[in-house]
Amino acid sequence: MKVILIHNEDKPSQYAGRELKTYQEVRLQNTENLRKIVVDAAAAILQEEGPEAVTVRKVSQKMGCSTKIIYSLFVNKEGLAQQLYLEGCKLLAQRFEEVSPSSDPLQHLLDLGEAFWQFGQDHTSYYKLMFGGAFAEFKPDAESMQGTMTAISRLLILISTAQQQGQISDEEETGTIVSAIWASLHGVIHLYMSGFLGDVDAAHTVYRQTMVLLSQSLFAVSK
Amino acid sequence: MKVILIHNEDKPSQYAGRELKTYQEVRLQNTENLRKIVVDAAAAILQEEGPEAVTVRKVSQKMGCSTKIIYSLFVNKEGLAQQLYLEGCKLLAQRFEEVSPSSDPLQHLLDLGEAFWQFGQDHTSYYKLMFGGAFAEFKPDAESMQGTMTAISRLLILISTAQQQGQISDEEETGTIVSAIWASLHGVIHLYMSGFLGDVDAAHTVYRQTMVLLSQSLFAVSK
DNA sequence: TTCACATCGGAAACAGTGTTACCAAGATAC
DNA sequence: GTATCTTGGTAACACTGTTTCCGATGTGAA
Repeated sequence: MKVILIHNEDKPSQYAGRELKTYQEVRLQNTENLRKIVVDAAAAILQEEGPEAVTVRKVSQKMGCSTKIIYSLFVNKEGLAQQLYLEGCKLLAQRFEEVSPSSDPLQHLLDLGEAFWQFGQDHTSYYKLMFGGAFAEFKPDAESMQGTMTAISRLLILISTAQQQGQISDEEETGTIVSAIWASLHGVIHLYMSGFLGDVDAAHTVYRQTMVLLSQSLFAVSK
Repeated sequence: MKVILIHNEDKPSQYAGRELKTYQEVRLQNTENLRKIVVDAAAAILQEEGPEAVTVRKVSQKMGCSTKIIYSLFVNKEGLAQQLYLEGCKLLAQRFEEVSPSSDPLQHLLDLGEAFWQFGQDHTSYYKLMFGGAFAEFKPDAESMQGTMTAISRLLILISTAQQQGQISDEEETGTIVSAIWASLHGVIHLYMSGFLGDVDAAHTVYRQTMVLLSQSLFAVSK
């Protein structure tokens, strides 16, 4: 896929018609388009060849332009990585949305947990980029954290509701519990991806065991 | 620290005296000494400047020799990383050894968990090298897994004993439970080190919460 | 002791990486 | 139409892991 970059491709039509008028606005809009094209190209490489294959040269090569573009649009590689991170957040949120909420909050928790595992399996490259430290330099900024929180909001709501209804103790802060669940499940996925837990079946068993241990403890008060 | 490399430094004395006799044996012994010196130099850089500072050039520079040495002794950088991994295992095992076993297995579990957290805090560079994916290429081989198992053997023994004494359900395999605990605690540490859990106090709170959730569930049958 | 052989390690190069300086070409504004 | 200013491609820089080449050095036999 080669993309020919024409900065002012649709300038005439925009000048002719709508609300976009000033040069700055047009340039900004096209910059935004450009950013999207670059992110898409990077995302394609990420999914096809893995995180370590996402190099500035390779992305620009796929676009048919020089590396300068990426630095003009994203400051540095980390800036591009942040956009990919946000893309991953969308995919994760989408995966959570597909989980139909069970009337039983415990079952709902198990379903969300399983969805998180499946996300890791289906989008390994994204997972490694986001949480696996594939880009060692990458630290989530405010926007990234926002995207993360949006993605796992389903989990937050579930725990918060269960606390309000007395199914989970409200002695601990909701955020602390959510973080504990998230981190625990992440730990299994990360250790598996690092090669410490054997094959996928063994790892999945450990994962389910972790979910059971956590949920048993959380919902113990209701029994 | 400059190290002058003399391959046959102590050859005469060895020829004069003890059990080491053939050329091959002497060479092997000195190769072993050399390996140790290189690993020590790499470990020093690791602890002083972090995992990303451990480059082949830097290590050889610290030794005052060329990069060739490292490739002669360890095949490639990953080979050196494996040795550093085993060094980290020793430190971790040592940290676990310092935990005085409590008569209460639940307390013992909490103490071991806390020791694991402290290891991550005190030896952050080692932790990142071992479990943080600081060297993306690094996958544990058989020897590394052996070292890991030795390190966490205390945890294995604790769970196994508790199962035999009926304090923990023996429906699940011991290995699965140990992996679940290990992975969960690792997840909190890793997410914290990646910048997802805020400052150290917030992360430690999540860590303790995770330990409480897991241990509550594990020791629930005894109540 | 001397000479052929094997080994060992240092210098330099190779193929990558992220990043930046420079400069020509083009678009913008008057 | 011209002056200005932005834009992006080329080539370089400073790194990385790794390999190739070759001289020096140690080894074993005559």
